[in-house]
Amino acid sequence: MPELPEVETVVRALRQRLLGRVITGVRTGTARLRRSWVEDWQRELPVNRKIVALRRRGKWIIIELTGDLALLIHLGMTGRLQVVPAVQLVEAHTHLIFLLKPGTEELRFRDPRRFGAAGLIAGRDLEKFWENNLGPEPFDLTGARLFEGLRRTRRCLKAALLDQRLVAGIGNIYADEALFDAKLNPARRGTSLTRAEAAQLRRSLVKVLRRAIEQKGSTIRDYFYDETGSPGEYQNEFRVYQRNGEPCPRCRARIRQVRLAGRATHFCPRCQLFSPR
DNA sequence: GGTATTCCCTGCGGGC
DNA sequence: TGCCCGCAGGGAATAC
Repeated sequence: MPELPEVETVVRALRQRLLGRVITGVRTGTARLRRSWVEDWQRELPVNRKIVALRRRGKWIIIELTGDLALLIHLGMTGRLQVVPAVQLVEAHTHLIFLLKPGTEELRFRDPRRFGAAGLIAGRDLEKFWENNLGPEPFDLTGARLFEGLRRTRRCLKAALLDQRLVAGIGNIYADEALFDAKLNPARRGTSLTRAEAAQLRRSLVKVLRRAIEQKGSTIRDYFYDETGSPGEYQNEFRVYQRNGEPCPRCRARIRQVRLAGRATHFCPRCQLFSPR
């Protein structure tokens, strides 16, 4: 569930607490993350590397270390990355614990559903990794590029937006919210969009994501809390997501929920009219 | 090669 | 009260 705004929120908070500190060791939990390409963390993570940068790319968190090494973390659906006192009880489903100096704190990665990922990569290989796995950031995406990407696929808009190679960082919530904002039906084929509609979709993506970042992301059930343990606020501004049966905030028609691309999809059947060319 | 579907995984809520 | 079942979803694997 953590999508671009939630990951950005985590990175901003962690940056203040991690920059300049040194990772002096690592401990692992018993259950393996399903998507981790590191076999033996104790052996593969060199100790005493300083954290020199923290940033986000799509839904990935990048912790850059001295010596051209980066720690990559994906929160999956229930992943949580927190700096806590070393004496604090280690919760169940904690997969990785990084020991930090100076101080007596640890960076812990917990992920009950294990949809997350963690690994190490040489800094010089990062760009190749992004090229193979991710499209542009929504804020760098142009309407023209989105149009070109969509016109090449017969998939519906919902499925296309969830494809991280088309645009990075979008998940189920923000795909629904952006399509509503752009007045586009999620079931429409990518090939059916006009240039103007693609440009509007890009503007809506940026608008929705910027606002969600301002609100420190969305917290549904207890899937996401920021690094300090506080929930996001954007769920209070959802216009269609999880509002099945409620009146559309634009036209008062009832919001509908269908299943598209294997995901619950929410839209207004009146103002997101299915109207391909 | 492109697209659709299934599966992984755990906690929660609803129904009985 | 306690048990069972369905649902949630990111991305890889599999099927078509």
